[in-house]
Amino acid sequence: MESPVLMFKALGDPTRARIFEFLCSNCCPVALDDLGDVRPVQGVTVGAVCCHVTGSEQFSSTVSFHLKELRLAGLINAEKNGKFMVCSVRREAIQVMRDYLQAQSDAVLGTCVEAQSLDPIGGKK
Amino acid sequence: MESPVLMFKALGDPTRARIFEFLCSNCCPVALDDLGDVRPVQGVTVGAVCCHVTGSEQFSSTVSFHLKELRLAGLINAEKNGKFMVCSVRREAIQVMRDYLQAQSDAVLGTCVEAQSLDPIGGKK
DNA sequence: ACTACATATCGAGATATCTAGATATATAGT
DNA sequence: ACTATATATCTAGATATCTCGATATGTAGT
Repeated sequence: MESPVLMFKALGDPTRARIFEFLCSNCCPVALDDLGDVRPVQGVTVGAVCCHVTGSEQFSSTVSFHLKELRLAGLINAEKNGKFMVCSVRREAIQVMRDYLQAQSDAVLGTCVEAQSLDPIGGKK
Repeated sequence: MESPVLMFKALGDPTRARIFEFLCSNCCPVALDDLGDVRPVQGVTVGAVCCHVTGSEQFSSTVSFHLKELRLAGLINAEKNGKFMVCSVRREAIQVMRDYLQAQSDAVLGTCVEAQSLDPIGGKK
């Protein structure tokens, strides 16, 4: 579990990547309640995801399928809130992937005689 | 091109991930030449990858297929060196993926009212 | 030119994935 | 209880992916 490779596989589908990016940008939006007060919202409903992905107000079983894949890969959380299912990004998952890539990057530098004398790409200069 | 999502897709296959990790750890190994001198090697031959993945000395068309996928995704380089094809990791690709994840991570923190008060996971404390 | 070797490409079967419609479940409001 | 709404699951067809054996290409050595 918590396998970065499975996470990459899940993120490797364009539809799922769109969903993931949408959740990253909207997982904890604020909304106005009926009193007009600003209230934090815990995540995004499946309906909102469907709307964003398909452009229609209709529920999409395809989106539901992809949300499940993202959940099984550990990339997102989904918990029921009354009638709604609310999705949010698992920040730990992002970190797992970043750690993996960091480790691979370090491995390259560690074994590359030549690379060690190169600038670390994107690193502080 | 240089799409992190395509890179994730390529890395999302366990066989390819193994190959990629192997290349990260061995893309610029040193070797002894016939005079016994230490010489840097530019990368890893396809044969060496096959050997690592399948455990046999035989060439594997499956490995060849996966190497092509990794190349098409931009994750590795492959150039001919005489009779051999020599593979190496594209460090820029690792950076593209890391940047993408960084951006998503930042997006989460940016929109999450709650998350902003949380410790950054894995960040400096 | 011939041979051995390293690798690529092709072709086909097995399996997995994606999509979308149909049906099922669960919850809130009446 | 009934109804509408939100979402999940099932099913099946279309497509993509993975694997592996067979064949092809290109290079080095004789």
